[in-house]
Amino acid sequence: MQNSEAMALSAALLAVAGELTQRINDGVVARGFEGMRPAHGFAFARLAPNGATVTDLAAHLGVTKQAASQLVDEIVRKGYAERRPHPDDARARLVVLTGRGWACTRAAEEAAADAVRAWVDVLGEGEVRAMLGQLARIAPCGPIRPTW
Amino acid sequence: MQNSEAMALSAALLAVAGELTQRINDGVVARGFEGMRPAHGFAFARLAPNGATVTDLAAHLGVTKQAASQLVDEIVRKGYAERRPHPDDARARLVVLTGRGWACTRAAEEAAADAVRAWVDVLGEGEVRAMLGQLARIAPCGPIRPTW
DNA sequence: CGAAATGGTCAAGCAGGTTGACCATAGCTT
DNA sequence: AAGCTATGGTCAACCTGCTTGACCATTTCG
Repeated sequence: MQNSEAMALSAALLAVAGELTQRINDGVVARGFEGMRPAHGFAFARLAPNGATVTDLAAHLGVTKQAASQLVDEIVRKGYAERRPHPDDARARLVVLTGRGWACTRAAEEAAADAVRAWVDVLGEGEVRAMLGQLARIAPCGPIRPTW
Repeated sequence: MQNSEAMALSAALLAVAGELTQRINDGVVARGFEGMRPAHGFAFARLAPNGATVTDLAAHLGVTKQAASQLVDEIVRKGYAERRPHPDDARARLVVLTGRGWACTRAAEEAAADAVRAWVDVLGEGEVRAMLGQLARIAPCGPIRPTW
């Protein structure tokens, strides 16, 4: 495979990823969750199952724990999450989503589904599902790094 | 297609895009082009063919022209580009890549090819090429927005 | 028990972006 | 040709998100 093809693939992938991010965020905001940024969505993805500590979150986002702590301050102040004492470790604090945080997460899922539906209209459901399979096999396990 | 599938697809796509960005940038730096950030790569992609004005670049990157001008200052200072008078418009200045700028662009292509090769090892060339075709059909035409 | 490691926060600084103001040149309308 | 408006570009001030560095509380291990 030629360098130019690799570059074309990279450009297309990054363009699609950028637009997807934009669409999800726009969709979330349009559903009434103002002041949300894409980084919040990545945080929610980590918090959603069972909550997480600030340090966990920092590792997941690929930033310092101070930055993660600031981000938690923000989503707590806006009512999307709260800090609870950690059941097993008196040093740590477990950050969990509030009801509003869950609602926002569902809004993000809906927005993502809308964006994907647009792809299904162009490619058909089979190809989109195939793409999911392919991407899942090459997706890294490490931290989600929105670093660009 | 369910919301959860759409979310999984989105997460995989963003994870792959994030890692690709990281790998390309690391590869560029490893090839001797220090101090480069992913945003520079997006700028080079626009400058490469025939140069561009600061305003063009700003539209392409989705930032203000002041921000684009600062970025041009930086790549000029580092020797990757230069500002030349615009042939048709005395107000405008055409930003073009220098030899070093072209070398950096080629390094980025090589790094991208390395990253794609890793995918070919997992998926096979056919599926990677199929992915290119699919992505090309859903890629937006608007500005590349690394906004997240 | 005491030393080192870990979870978390506070404070200061930096980097990259934004808004606002401004100048020079183009282009259009008379 | 004259004048108004639009466009390309830069300078300056500010804002936001993240980093580094210092520090305290608690846990873990020798």
